[in-house]
Amino acid sequence: MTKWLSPDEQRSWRAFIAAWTLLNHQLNTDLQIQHGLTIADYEILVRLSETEGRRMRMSELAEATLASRSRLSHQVGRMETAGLLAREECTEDRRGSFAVLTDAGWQALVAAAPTHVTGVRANLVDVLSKSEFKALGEACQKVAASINLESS
Amino acid sequence: MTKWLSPDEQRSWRAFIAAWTLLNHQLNTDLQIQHGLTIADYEILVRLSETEGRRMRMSELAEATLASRSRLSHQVGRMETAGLLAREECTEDRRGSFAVLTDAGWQALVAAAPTHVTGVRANLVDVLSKSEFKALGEACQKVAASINLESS
DNA sequence: TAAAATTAGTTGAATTTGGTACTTCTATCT
DNA sequence: AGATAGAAGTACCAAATTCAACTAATTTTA
Repeated sequence: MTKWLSPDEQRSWRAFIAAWTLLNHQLNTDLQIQHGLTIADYEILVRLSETEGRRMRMSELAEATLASRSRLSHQVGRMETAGLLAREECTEDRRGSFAVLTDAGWQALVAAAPTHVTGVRANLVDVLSKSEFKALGEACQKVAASINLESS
Repeated sequence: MTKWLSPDEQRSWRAFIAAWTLLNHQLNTDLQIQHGLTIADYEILVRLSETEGRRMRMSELAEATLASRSRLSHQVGRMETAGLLAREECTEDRRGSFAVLTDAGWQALVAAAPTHVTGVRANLVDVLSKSEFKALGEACQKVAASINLESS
């Protein structure tokens, strides 16, 4: 027998959906309008910028950004066309390839980062008290970790 | 000058993204495999089922599900083709139209609801303590409310 | 009341995404 | 070594989403 959600649980669940959807949409349009980037683009730029040599294997990058391999492949292709990224083949494992940040990609990230971070603060971090935000983060870590465990 | 995110804030923010992305993906594939529905389908069925006469104006429905008008229009079109919904014209405002739940749509919802709710419990509600989940909900309500205010 | 502005909703083309099959290379097993 | 299984990526195709333009009805305003 299914145990249904109580009205309170229902409300919390819908709030979660709404918060994510609205926030994502907001941040995305900010980036899009001001810098011509999507959030997906931005996250890839960020991940690459954090690594040694500003490069990552495709599958690492897919995992880091929670994207399917297929999607990442398309995405990197587009960003390559846009000049933000380059592909490099991997010599140790000749099946593999790297996505590498170009100078233009780095510039784009540097330009876009303030917009993005400001948006995250204005619409998420600063809307909550320190402890509320911390609680949100901890709950989300549990949820994400639990789903990850399950699927492995 | 941009105030960057601290490592802790960064972690919380990424956890939020991860939790939502993984959860959504999980719930979506469950529904898809077991009932041939997407989450978007499901949410529309739910919203309609909650109203008097199981019908809603397109724009109400778009707002409730946080979808663009265009997207909703396509979506309803697909669901109409699938027999889950019907469109009815609105006599008070002849520009408008209603999306109405069909019997088949209702049946589909009844069949899918246990799958969905079980998934939400297993991957979200039951992973957290009561107070953690409550805190998550409240934080999200604040965030969603704040973004909604801004845009009006 | 005629014209202009707004609102509801749809449409079609272009973009993005997701699933799966495939190619190529690496690792394992006997 | 040869055969087989598995992994990395891409390519292709179908489905979903966005964007902009459009129709039609309503509301505003002058």
